[in-house]
Formats: sequence, C-alpha cells, structure tokens
Amino acid sequence: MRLATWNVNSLNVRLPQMLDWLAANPVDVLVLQETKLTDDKFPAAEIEAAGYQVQWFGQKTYNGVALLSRSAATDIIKNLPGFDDPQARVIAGTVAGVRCIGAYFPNGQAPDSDKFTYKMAWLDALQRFLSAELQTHEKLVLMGDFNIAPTDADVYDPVAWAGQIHCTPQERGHFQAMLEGGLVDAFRLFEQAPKSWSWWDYRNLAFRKNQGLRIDHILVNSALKNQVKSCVIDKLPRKNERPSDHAPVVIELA
DNA sequence: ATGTCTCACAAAGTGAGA
Repeated sequence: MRLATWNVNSLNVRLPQMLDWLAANPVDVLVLQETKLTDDKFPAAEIEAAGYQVQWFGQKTYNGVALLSRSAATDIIKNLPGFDDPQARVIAGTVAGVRCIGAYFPNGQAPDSDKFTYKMAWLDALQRFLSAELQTHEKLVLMGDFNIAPTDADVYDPVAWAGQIHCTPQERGHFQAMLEGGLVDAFRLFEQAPKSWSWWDYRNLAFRKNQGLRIDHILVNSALKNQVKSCVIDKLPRKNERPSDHAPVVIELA
C-alpha cells in the first residue's frame, strides 16, 4: 500500500499536474492541502475519472483539504472535533483498515503574531484528536503540511531560521509530543540524503539553490512502523512549469 | 533583494497569505 501527501497550492491551478503525477505514481491514498476551493467547485468528476474515490473539505480562497483513495474511505471526519474553526484544515478517513488523517497545519506567520496563537491552539486540539484516534484505530497515519521543521537537519540554514516560524521550540515541542505519543517520523526511519527538503520558497531562486525546509511529513503509529518499506520526497513535480512550492511525500507499507 | 505565486476585489493594480 502506498500513501502520499501533497500541498498543491491551489487545486484549480494544479489539477492537471496532480492527475499526471497520479498516473505516474498510482498511490492508494493521496491527501491534498491548500486546495483553495469551495466544495461546490471541487473537481470530483475529473478525479473519479482517474480511478479515485474522493472526499473533500474546502473553503473560499484559502486552506482546503482532500482525501483521494483507490478504495472507499469510511468514517470521514472533517476538521478537529470540539475545535470550532472556520478554516478547513483536516480530513480523516479509514482506507483498507488504515486510519488516514490528512492535515494542513496553520502557518503561524511569526512567533509574536495572532496567527501563531491560533497555531498553538490548533496544535493543542490536534493532540487531543490524535490521542482519541490512536485509541480507536489500530493502524494510523498522519500526513500533511505540518508547517514545522522538526529539527535543524530539516532546515537549509538553521542559524538564520533559529527561533523563526516553523522552527520555534513551541512548534518543535508539539512535533516531539506526537512522537512521544506513539507516532514515528517515517522519513527518518531510513538513511536519507542530507539537505532533503519538501518545500522551497518561490522567491530567491530557492529551489535552484536547494534552500528549503522539510515541513511535509508522514507519521505512522507503532503498529505500522514495522510495515514501512520506504519514505521518500518526490522532487520531480517541483521542476514542472508552474510548480507547487511543495513536493509530494510518499510512503510504502508492506 | 521587500526577490514569487495565488486569490479576490467591483480590479484594469493592490493587499493578504503563504
């Protein structure tokens, strides 16, 4: 079973690229972030024509998530239960016995901003949701754009980024708490090339200079850990014309 | 380099968000 996450930065713009990528990488599950579409505009027919079932949860202009799967997803949850949120950031479903949670974590803007306060509250709510989900599902995968670079090894210039958004002790503390709660960073189960990033700023020729961050992640629970065969970042779509600023992350389970 | 991309407004450039 292969699963993937991709922040497409507008599904309206990136739909052809996403369909091309799926044709070349026929994963069993794909979660999307930043679809930036209201639900009535979601391109369900095109996705179904490509052989996928799909659940979606969006809003106007910003955010928006989706869950594509070869077989039907059940027990769908949209956003974090008990956390009243106008922003569409979470979609969860069970596919072939695996609980799949796709999430677009808040960016947070800057550590002294209101958006950071919101990010912290959202992360608290996510931790509560994860605790409950881990109790009720034997196999669980959390994947998405975390907007957290968990360690300095996930940052092209850790000195410049020290204490900056995506790298604050508070954000990293939340990531660590997920690991202590029984999840594993699948990417780090394997030897990886140094300077492996999942996001590069559109500005400053960042991709050409490989100046990026690893902020897109796939975490698995302990029951799945031994089934993880590989976890890779697919940089190819970042080389496309009109690319997303994020690359897909793909995991293979035995 | 405040360096780009995306969306929306009542636009024909500008601001917000990332």
